[in-house]
Amino acid sequence: MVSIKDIARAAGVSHPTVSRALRDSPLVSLETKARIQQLAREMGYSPDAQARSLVEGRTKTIGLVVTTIADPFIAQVVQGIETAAHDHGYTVILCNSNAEPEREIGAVETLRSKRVDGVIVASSRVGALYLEHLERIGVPVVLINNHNEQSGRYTFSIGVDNEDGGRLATNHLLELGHRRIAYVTGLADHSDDLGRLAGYRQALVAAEIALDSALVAPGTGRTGGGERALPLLMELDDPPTAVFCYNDMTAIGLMGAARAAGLSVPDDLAIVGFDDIPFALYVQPSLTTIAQLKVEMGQWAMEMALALMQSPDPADSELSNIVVKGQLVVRGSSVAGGDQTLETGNKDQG
Amino acid sequence: MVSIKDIARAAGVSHPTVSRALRDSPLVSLETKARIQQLAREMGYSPDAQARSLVEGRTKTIGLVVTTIADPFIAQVVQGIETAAHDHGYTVILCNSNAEPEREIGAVETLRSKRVDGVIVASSRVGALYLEHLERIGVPVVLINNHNEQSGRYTFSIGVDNEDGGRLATNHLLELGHRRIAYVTGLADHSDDLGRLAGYRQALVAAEIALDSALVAPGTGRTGGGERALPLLMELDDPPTAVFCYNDMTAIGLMGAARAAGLSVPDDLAIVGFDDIPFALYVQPSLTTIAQLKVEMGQWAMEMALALMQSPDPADSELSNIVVKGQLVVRGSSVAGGDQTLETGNKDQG
DNA sequence: GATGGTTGTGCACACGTGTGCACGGTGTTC
DNA sequence: GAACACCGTGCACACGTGTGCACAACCATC
Repeated sequence: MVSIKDIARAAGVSHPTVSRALRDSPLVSLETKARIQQLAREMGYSPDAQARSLVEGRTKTIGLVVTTIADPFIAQVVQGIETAAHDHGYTVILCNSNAEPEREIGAVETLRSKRVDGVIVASSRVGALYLEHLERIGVPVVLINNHNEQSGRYTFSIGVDNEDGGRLATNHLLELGHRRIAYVTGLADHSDDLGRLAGYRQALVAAEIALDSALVAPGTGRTGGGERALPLLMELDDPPTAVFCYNDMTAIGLMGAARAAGLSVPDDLAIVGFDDIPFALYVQPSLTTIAQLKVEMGQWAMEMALALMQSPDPADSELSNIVVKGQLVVRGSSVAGGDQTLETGNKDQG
Repeated sequence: MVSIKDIARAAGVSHPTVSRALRDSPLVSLETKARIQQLAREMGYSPDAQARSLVEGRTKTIGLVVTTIADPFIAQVVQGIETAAHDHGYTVILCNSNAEPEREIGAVETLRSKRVDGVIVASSRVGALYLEHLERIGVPVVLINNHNEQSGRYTFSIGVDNEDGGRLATNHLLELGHRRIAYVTGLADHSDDLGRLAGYRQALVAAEIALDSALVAPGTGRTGGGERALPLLMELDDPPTAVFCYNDMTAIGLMGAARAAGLSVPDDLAIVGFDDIPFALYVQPSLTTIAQLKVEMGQWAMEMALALMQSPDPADSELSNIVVKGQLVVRGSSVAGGDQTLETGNKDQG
């Protein structure tokens, strides 16, 4: 690989002159500058980002930790992050944690070694221990959909208003006349899940409906969780007529199981999801859900990280925890006939 | 950030001694080694991968270029790549090209600057010009699903057998008795698309059915392409009774449009996709498709890249172009009743 | 023609890590 | 007691790039 020293030798100058010429410094005469730039092009020179980072003290790289890139919600957020990063000349290092603690910690250690300028975490669950490790990197960390009270010196967050979304979804079902409304959770102990569950309960309490813990079924945040939840709920003495699910994947799994069980959606069972993943439109009936601005949230997270990276002391920044409201999108899984047309039929999604 | 020099100062030794101690060199006495390692732990030392790469001449990093991470097929391949990379101590740099030539070339230049040890491309379309740029990086490049004849000195490929898959899909429809079978393409000029189209034609010719170019409708590889293709096909004088689609996304878009148009699938129109993305199971009716080993293909691509990176001259390697056969998965979109049960109901997909 | 300013270039060092080689210290051997 | 081997450590340099400072060459000015 050709270095500035090679160019210097070829041009009969010293390597600092080449360095300055390529950075278009006014200290170099126009003619030598032109000669060196021409030579660099001919020799196929490409600056070594490693070496440059070493002296400049920053890598223009951000680390991205996700549980799995195969989750369509996360994939869209990542799309937004990568786009914003690219627009600002930043490169993204991808780590998936598979929600395994050792891998999470390993990812953090890797990113620290790579000297990333910032970290964005779109992980399902950020434990206190993990957070402690994250703080050790010493660069700003932006958590997506991980509202934690113990916001540290370097950790900040951006995410959807889960309680509000939970209320929106549950109120929608209440307005349709449902009284037995179930909730299928995501993975245990996840702050998103707790928030949505809280919103669900608040809406029920506000409607003066007694809470029934039997109506809260455990899920996984993936389709299988919804499939396994269906029998648990329908075998109750007083089964629900509507279900609010932690996310769309869960809702889609539940819907498939309901169809297999001979239940009609929404007549026998109304279903509401959360996220509005691209495929929510393409299941039959299409899925009522709480829409999140996924790509935008990724972009905002990146821009937040950029701002924090520029600030000399991120802790002083006015940026801290950004909360975005979700929006109810009514489709056929809750209201019969709600999906007669493909609403976004002329758009190319995901 | 603490360096080996800081540790050297604290331990009262020179920095080379610290370097050797941390690498567990036998040249350092056991006691000083223990003392230095203890000190490094206390001071929170993390080796600078940049500096190490500079002297070692490799970064243990691979570049990954995708058109968009929001495509579920690509997302699963990436999942496999990241897993295999992690298992071998490699880090992944993610670039999405959005299928825009300037961004593709920009990505290549970035990866070259970052001195990646290898590149994997899961891009929809690799033009000759782009390939030339890829060669300039001077490290092995593995193309996924991009069979190109002009395999260069550093470029290799792995992908599904498109012609075979196209024949499988079309033969399946022929065996069901269909005679008017359409094909909806992906993006123009993509080798995958051409291969699948070729397989489709071969199967028709073998069945002694005349080719009708009106039955080949243009798509985009995304849902919108399938939606727009439906009216083009159904408004023909002699419309098709079955459609084979470039990929599942296209098929799902087409199916949604068919439902909106009041057509029954598979009775009025049988549909076959390609890829077997996780959601193929969850559309209604579930989608008959040609399954690809997505995660495995990502893993194989990474292992291929690793092998090529070790070989002193990749051009001499026996590895060149790996072709994997796809598998026909029959579901409800082609055979009525084919989706009465969720086949993988106990698995967590996607 | 000596002084001062301007312009272009090179020297030296820095960033953090790794390694060949030389050197000082200790112990063994004849 | 001298010669030798061996072990542990430090010096010096390397990787590729960037920058403060010194210096040489040139021109303008008095």
